[in-house]
Amino acid sequence: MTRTTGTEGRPLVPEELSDRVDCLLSKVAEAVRKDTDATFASLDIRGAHHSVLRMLGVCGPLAQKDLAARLRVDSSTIVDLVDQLEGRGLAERRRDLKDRRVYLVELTESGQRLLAAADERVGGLRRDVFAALSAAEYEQLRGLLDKLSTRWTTSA
Amino acid sequence: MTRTTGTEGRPLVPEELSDRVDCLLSKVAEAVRKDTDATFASLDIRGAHHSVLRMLGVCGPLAQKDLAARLRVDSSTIVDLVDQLEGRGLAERRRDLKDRRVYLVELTESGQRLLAAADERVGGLRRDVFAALSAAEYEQLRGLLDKLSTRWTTSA
DNA sequence: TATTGTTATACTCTATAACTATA
DNA sequence: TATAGTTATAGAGTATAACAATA
Repeated sequence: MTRTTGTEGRPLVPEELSDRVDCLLSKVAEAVRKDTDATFASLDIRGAHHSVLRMLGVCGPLAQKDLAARLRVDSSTIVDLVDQLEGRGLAERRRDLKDRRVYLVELTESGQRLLAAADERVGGLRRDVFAALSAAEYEQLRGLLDKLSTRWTTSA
Repeated sequence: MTRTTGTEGRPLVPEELSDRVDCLLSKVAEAVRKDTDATFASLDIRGAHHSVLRMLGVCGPLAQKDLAARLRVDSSTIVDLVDQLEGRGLAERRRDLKDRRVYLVELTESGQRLLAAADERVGGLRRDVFAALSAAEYEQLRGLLDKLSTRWTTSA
């Protein structure tokens, strides 16, 4: 006798929780994050690293505090990420001569090359991970999430 | 001289990463999860606990493995949640007489009452956390996430 | 004093591997 | 051998608090 496993109910979030959109949101977000990390994996970085590389590439040398504020993460989170990038020679810390408490972080040439390579894969995310959505639906999703996000947007 | 912090750029995800919808998705999902936990906090449970209570309330006594499969989480994740619910007298484990490897988990009367109280707060989530979205937009979001989720849906 | 960066800690979510009791 | 449950560990995300160096 085979016990019923309950696995046949296929939706990512079970019908019993269909009124809990937060569940659907977190399950989808987690799955997307993993696929995103997989997209960058052959470059030996994760999505979070690409975010840092991109920010440094666009906004030039930044203090870690600025980097954290711009990426909307805690300063302590940045330390590990920059450690990892620096360990691989993709970014460098150097003292700010005007304020020696500050470490300015900037991309190395190697980091700039990796950023360019990583940027090329972003299109793949749209194509593969979000393949189920048409262009219009994709923009709809972005718009809805953006609208929703105003609730937690820094007002200062 | 005041250093530029970069905090004035208010969107939850910075413009430099506007092509990374996965970032927006995970930031929003995390924020929603916290607000959801806050919604249930006065009942001294988190959203995850409500999910378990609901599943037990709707599907009756379940083996932990079934519970895990239905909630789409790992069996090891269930252990802690059931431990916590059992510790508060909201659920009980009892041996399955037909297969003594199995613990059947079921709600206590206290658990049923708490489930009812928690269910009443779900509407508040829709009203408060998703306040920025109209009814139509809310359903649109649900539909888009659902469409997207088919990518990771268990096909077996 | 206040700020930058660092470290340690903690708490969420997730899952894998190894162990036990049982089948 | 295979399965149910448990435990330990680990990796992703988040953040807070304390500390050294510097302003």
